[in-house]
Amino acid sequence: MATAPGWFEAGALVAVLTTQPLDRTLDYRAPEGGCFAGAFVEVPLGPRKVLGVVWGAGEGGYDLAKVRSVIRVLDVAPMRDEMRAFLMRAADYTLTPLPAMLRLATRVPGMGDAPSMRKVYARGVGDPDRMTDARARVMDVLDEQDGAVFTQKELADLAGVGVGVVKGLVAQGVVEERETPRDLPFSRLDPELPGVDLTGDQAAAADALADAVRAGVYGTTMLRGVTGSGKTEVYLEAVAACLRKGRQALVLLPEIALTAEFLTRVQERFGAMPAEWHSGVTMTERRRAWRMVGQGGAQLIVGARSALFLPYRDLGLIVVDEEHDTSYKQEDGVLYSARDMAVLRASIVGAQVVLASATPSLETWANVDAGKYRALTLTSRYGPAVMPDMRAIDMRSEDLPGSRWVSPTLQRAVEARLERGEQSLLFLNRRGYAPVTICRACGNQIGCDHCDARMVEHRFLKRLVCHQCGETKPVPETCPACEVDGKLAAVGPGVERMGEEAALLFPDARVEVLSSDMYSSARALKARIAAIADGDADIIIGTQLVAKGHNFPKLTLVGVIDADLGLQGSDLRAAERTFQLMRQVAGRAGRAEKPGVALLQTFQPEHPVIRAILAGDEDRFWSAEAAERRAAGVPPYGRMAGIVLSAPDVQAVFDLGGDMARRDGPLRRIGAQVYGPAPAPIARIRGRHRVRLLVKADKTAPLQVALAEWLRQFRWKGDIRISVDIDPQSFY
DNA sequence: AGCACGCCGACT
DNA sequence: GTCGGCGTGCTC
Repeated sequence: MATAPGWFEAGALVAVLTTQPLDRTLDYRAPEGGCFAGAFVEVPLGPRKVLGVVWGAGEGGYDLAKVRSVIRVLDVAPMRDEMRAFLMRAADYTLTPLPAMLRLATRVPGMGDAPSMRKVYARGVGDPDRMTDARARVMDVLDEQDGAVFTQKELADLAGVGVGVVKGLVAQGVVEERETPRDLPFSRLDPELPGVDLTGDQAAAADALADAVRAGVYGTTMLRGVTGSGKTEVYLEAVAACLRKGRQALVLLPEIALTAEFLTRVQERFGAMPAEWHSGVTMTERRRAWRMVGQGGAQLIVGARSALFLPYRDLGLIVVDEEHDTSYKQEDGVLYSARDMAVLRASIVGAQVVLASATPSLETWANVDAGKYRALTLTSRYGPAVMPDMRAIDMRSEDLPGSRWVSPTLQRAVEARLERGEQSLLFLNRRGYAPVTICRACGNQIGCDHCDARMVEHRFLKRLVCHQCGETKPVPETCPACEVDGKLAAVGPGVERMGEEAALLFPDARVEVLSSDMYSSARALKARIAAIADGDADIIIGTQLVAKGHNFPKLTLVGVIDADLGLQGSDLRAAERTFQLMRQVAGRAGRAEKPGVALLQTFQPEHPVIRAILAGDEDRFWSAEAAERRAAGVPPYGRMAGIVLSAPDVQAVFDLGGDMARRDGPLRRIGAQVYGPAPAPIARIRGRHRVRLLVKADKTAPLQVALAEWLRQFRWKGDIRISVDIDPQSFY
């Protein structure tokens, strides 16, 4: 009898990849009823039951008497070949064990649940025996949305009655009770609804993206446009083209706080809400989203980077919004760049990628230069507003006491806005009250007990907080080192302290500090931001939070308290990040009809990055930056990997690190060099000492293969952990 | 990842 | 004697 390819009869040997950290597949017998390759299964492993995927035919070579049977096939769509290829390529690229990759792809609650039903309610037959007010309201709701189904609670809430009323109507058959699958498809999005009118270059860009999506092949496009140039409207037309073609679209956003605003735009454009996937989504919605993505019941997914690992049925478009954002780089667990993984996944399924940003990353620029990505640029802004006038305040010639940070020049500018009833933003990328607490008696700086980081005073929380590990402790009265009383002083500015200074300088103004740690939830923060944008504050003091896409129409002045912050240190990407952040913050000003001004307080106005920001000359900045990186042979013109060894024992990590640096044969063979071991940027986190090695290679060198061979030489035992970061974001 | 097996120090 | 420390190794 002919069998379908990839089909295994009951009892046949199959290889199963589990989510357990084993470096190979294990053989099992196919269960009663057989199974397909790709099936998600539950298998016995020792005394436990674990999740796995049927990876292919069994490999044999293991005592057949010991081979156990697959327990059951889970009730979810099997993994597609395309997904499997993606996981394997991603694992190879990031040097991550395949099971860890599989875990990313199966992080969903209720994976093993049986197909369960739930009760929904709709209009039944006949009328209630006695009509009451409450009953009438229920009937109204049902009549208004003819054919719609509700849960009992939804129906009761919509009618403004208790569930008892609904139950009564169900008993009479007036409201009908039905069983439906628990996970319902998401509402259909309608790409034929009219979009907003696009201006000339917006329309041209939208058409170009839509054409590419229609072609149904892989391609990546950089979509560049300053804040307010209509990037979102443009890429939503690419989404529309994708939906018309019947394929799924994914929009990645760097921060959950941005999703609410984006969802509203989707609702306006397509008449319904998309599926959401990020850490703020409830368990049941996650489960529904995962399943519906796999079954095709979700057309558009809006989410965080982990949405790349959903089991799409037919993915046609991935938009990476604010593609330069550093939060796209996963920095714990599996280390991957969502931007690069988006391109990888799209190239495997024949999908389009749109990398949207006002300030694209140098990697993306380099790929455009190399002809790998296409570039589309939006030049116009909505309405009469233009990029703000940007000027430096030379802090060397400002008369300012050491404990103050708002220069007289900036103060006058804010006062002028207050008189005109306009808003000002004072930007400082430092959370908390003061970054350092120092003892004026002995000079001791209060550090974290578990990390080599200084603790930041948060007066709002009335505690010292370690920004590395989150450890907190009360602000002590007495210096823990010299035990002298009352000599501890808060040094340096944080946003909370800026709030105090602003309240002092501008006693009649409404001052608002916007920092993520001052709000209990993303929702509360979001609501507050909306109120402030509406005019509920005169002076906004904020961290980089405000640089990310929020709209403040009444804002006409941005004062950057410390434009030099971020230029210090030897981080190669500092210039790039500072340039992007300053441009984004400046972009907050003058979005409505009022032109904006951005004032940058700096001690080094002649610094090339500061000058490029002021001149607004992006191209010059990028070509200068590119030339420097090319000369240094660093990304994106060279390849790098960071290897971090960590253990509670310092000696152990340095010993292993030294050994690794000496035995670098496999790396030398590809012309790569090893630097280190050196203490990692944070030398101790949560009591673990960290040592870092850096590997630098040519752009074309087979880095991963050589790294894998190099690492295989070493056996580390005990509590030593090792992590490999390909294309690290920050390297010192 | 768990969990068992196993080989050395301080207790009833 | 034996309880238990966690290093080492296996799981189809």
